[in-house]
Amino acid sequence: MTEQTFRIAPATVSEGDAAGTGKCGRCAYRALCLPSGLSDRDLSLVEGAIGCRRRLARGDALFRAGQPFANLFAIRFGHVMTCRSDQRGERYITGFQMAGDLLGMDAIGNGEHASTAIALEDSEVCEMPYARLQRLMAEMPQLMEHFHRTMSQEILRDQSAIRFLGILRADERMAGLMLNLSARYAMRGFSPRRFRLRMSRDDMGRYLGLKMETVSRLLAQFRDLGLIRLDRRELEILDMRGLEALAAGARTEATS
Amino acid sequence: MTEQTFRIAPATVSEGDAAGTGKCGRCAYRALCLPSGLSDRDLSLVEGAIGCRRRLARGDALFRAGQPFANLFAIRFGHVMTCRSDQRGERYITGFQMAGDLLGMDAIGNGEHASTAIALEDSEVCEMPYARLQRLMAEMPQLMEHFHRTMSQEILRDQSAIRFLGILRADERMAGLMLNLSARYAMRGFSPRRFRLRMSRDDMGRYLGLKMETVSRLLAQFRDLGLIRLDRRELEILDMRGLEALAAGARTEATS
DNA sequence: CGGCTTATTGAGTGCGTTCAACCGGTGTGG
DNA sequence: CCACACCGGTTGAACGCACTCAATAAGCCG
Repeated sequence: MTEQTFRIAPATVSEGDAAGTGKCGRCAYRALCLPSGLSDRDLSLVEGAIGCRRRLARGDALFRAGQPFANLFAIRFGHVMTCRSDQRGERYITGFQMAGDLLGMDAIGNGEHASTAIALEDSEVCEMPYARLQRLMAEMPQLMEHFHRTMSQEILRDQSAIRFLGILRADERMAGLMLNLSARYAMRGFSPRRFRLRMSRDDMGRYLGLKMETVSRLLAQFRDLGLIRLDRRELEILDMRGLEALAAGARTEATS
Repeated sequence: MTEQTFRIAPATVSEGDAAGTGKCGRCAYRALCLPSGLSDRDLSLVEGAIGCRRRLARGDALFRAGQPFANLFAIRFGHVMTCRSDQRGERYITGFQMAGDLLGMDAIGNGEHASTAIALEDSEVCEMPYARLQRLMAEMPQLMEHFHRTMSQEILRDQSAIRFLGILRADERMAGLMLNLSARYAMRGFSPRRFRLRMSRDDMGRYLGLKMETVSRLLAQFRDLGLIRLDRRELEILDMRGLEALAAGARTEATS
């Protein structure tokens, strides 16, 4: 999850915009869901295939592991996380999603959702019936190609997570997460230096393969090193270079 | 990578069979690459889209990270592993592939291969030009659907790896790998109890997020517990239940 | 044979965990 | 209104798992 190379126009949009308009053609995150250079006719075809929008309150489940798969979802605004539990009931988090991100692709393979998607705050999603999407893709090769790319990028993201967990130290993982979120906010036109952590320390830990206590200690350490300022969940990155150096493997003497 | 739920007919094939025939219709691993219930006409269309076959000697690279993406590959026989390196040059292995497995899907997103595929022994693959495949999918919804499922399963596999690395102890990961290989050989009609480990201890370590020394110690421990018999790379599983118990979290007193 | 790669085993260290106490904000009921 | 509990988070002390460093062994190939 280190890099996320969606090429979205660096729009400076407020959260309200994306939700309000109702048509894909005007959606700020169109570049994520749809291929570029779609004709007006194709665009309206796609709009016709999109189902209803769904609002989620904080804590609501968009779908749960084991439920039959029918729809893909695109986040219009808000934040969602996807998590899974193994046999023992041990929970782990496979990703944090924000506006423009797609959800549900891991369910196509077996026809049922493998993970549970929980809203981290009040959010809204586009519901896209997969069957309809499929029919559309057969007619619109561009759309099919775009969809394949999106799935492939999901694979890349998961493989990056494997690197995270497999070979990085705890502080490198933590720095990597901060930078990942920062970059994704930047791509969406928000500040890469100041943002709110929507997830709990425990959620971060379950994502990074660390215990909550370790997450807390690392954040305190980053604060003491002057890398970040942190008030509850409000984060400000003070030394981006320093964080990058840390994520790249520099030891504690990393002030760049 | 715990579960791998390809539903392949439990054919009892020798390795020679798959390679010899030359037509998809007769390939023992057809159920992996192609949707079931394809008409003869569709089948020959698919066969026409498949490019040449390529032989790999042990150690050869099928493709390397950074190379432009053009083809997907299906393994006809042999074993391949996919690995990546991060900025520092730290290598990690994202998967071990065997006959019937598909390679290259992580390259669709960015148009270039993200990982390097190395043959672990002399192998042969089908080269499938992605562009042709795409055109075919537009005409054959079944094929498209099958392809989506395959990609989705790759996502599931990677997410299982995240669990592996994120929340499992070293011995649980090791046991999980043994069982994963075992199950995959069983699906292909080979013995689930006796098989050859095609990869080095170091490769296993880079896959499991462990050091080679740890892998070696764990294998010795499994041997001493009577779970396996091991002669160089020849593995025999003596106590499947015990291994499963270990993978499920039982502590050392796991003899089931 | 010597030189190489791959694997095994030992001893000691350190990172992240575990267990536990404590803190601060928020909500709730008396 | 305060007392209380509760949840999320912080911090401390000690433990243990997997790593590091290092020596040795076992195949393999020239």
